[in-house]
Amino acid sequence: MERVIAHIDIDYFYAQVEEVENPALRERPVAVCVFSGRTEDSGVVATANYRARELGVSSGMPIALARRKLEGKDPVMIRMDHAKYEVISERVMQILRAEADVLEQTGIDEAFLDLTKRAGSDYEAARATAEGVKRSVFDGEHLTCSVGIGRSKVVAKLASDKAKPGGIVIVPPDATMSFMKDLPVADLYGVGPKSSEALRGLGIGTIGELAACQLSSLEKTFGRKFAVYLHDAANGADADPVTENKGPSQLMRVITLKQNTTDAETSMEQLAEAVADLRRRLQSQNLSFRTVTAIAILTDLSTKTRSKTFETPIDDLSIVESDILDLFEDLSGSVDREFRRVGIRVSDLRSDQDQSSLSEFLQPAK
DNA sequence: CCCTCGATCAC
DNA sequence: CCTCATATCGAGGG
Repeated sequence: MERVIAHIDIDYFYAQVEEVENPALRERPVAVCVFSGRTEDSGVVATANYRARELGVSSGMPIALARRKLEGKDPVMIRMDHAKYEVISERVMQILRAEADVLEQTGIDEAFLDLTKRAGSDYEAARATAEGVKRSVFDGEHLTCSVGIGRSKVVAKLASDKAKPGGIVIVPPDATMSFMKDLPVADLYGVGPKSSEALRGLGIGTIGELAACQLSSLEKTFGRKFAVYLHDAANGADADPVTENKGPSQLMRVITLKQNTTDAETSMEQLAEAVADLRRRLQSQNLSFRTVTAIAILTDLSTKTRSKTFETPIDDLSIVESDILDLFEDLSGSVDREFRRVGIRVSDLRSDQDQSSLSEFLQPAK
């Protein structure tokens, strides 16, 4: 059965949320920023509205640079408020869930919807659904979004990209190749700077060229698994299903140090809040972990890690704080540069079943 | 098979 | 001037 997959992406999400909250911002360039706290303006832009984008501001740009570009343009630099966006995201996902056979959230502001059943594999019916989705998100949250529809996740995502901002792009199965063939390989999900460069080395610049390439000639450069993915993706034939989200398999927090250092104690002190936060998140989601990792991002922005795996799952992060200190000390001794940022990761997560209530369930108290 | 680590991607 | 979080892969060592 021909699948009908939609990808929904809320337009410039964080900045649009701020606009909805304060409509006067719509007339001005807005950049939602992650201030790292190192100096007044250190940090990056997370999202900018289109007015700011027209002036050259983009995601990931240093705040100081964005400020220069917006000088004299009545700019608004807003501190990112993740908790606020999370609440709104959840409400949007709730709205989307009602429109899909299966929903897979892939970011705070985007999701895949499998529409195969409700559209009966009919791409005209899918158009009606797409319009309905946009209307319900706008009616419910006053947010605009972009929708792409295609026969696979890769095609749907590509289509929503082309629909931005605020549009709908539908790619019926038989139009897949004509839609994709002239697009640069870098537009494909999963193909970043490194892979594009490697493909360019093979004389492959467009998705059409990639689609025409022998699988075997990709394997040498990319390994079996990624080669198969590239080949399928470029042919609009990736079979990856839309699946409901499962719980996370890792949680992490990274902070930027006030000053560069190699000192483990200093790192731990400044990580205290992050550790407490991770601890809360583990507790609230009822999760245990088996592996804890100390992360150091050095002054050259390279990453070094040291990890430790425990025999039995740990349900309280504070129990292993001394182990974390040890890991940072190990890192200190093994690097020749200072740390710029540090972080903690817990992985190999599992939800710890509440033993008491389980036994009560199996053997009710008399 | 398990563990560790770095790389890559993309949010 | 350079944030933060997640998933996945492959290599290398046991």
